[in-house]
Amino acid sequence: MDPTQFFKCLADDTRLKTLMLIELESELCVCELTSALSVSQPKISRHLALLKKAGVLTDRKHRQWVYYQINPNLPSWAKSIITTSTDENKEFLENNINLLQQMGERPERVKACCN
Amino acid sequence: MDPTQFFKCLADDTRLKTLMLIELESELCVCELTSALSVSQPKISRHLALLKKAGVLTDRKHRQWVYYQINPNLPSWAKSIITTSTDENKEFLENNINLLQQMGERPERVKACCN
DNA sequence: TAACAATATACGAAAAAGCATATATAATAA
DNA sequence: TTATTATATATGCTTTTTCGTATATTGTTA
Repeated sequence: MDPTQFFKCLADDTRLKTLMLIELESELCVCELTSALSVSQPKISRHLALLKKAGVLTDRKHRQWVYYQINPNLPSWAKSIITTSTDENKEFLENNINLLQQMGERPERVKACCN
Repeated sequence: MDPTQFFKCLADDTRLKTLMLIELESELCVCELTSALSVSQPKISRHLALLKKAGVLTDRKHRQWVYYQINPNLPSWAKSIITTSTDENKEFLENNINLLQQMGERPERVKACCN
């Protein structure tokens, strides 16, 4: 993981908040991110594709949803940067967490056992 | 310090290496960075001005040189991100550290007592 | 099968970032 | 004072990034 490329992934409001929300929630699907961030579906999809291509996120499909999570193989320094900035900037996400909680009809979480 | 703005500061090769080198050396002047990074003087100056404006670096002038250092008032999460990424990516800087050490006529370090 | 819902991708336009070159400023040396 | 060295800034150009809109794809439901 090239450090400059990694930081480019974090250097956009949509992408940074996406990563922080996923860090907090373990995983989120595209429609949940669309609600939490108040952005269009193609916009979030494009950013998710970029983060996946860079190796920062991985995805899994279940029924009609695609769930994204932090790549478990991310180098530990990169992982710890995401953790630190999330933990120490809660107010940065306050509004987005509210939007996520207010969202109706969130897809049921189906755990790994049922994939 | 806005998290997105902070990461934008790190999302460029010249700026990231500048910050890492300063982190390692405590402070560096413009001409040292020009040598270590093999970039033009206006280029490094522009990036330094940006980092200073964002509050990531501070400078002090002594004789004809301007020395830049990490802003001591940087929030601790931001400071720790610079530290972590520097410590865990030494190979990223290898070539630049060599260039710095090979540089002739580096200005004598004059400590705070003599400012 | 047809209609629908969730997600992904393509395309062109707009905005932002980065750069080289020329020039300005400020301190020092002659 | 003039010349020199270190650094900063302005300008115009090029490249990169971001985005809205339209459309494609895939799984689900009727």
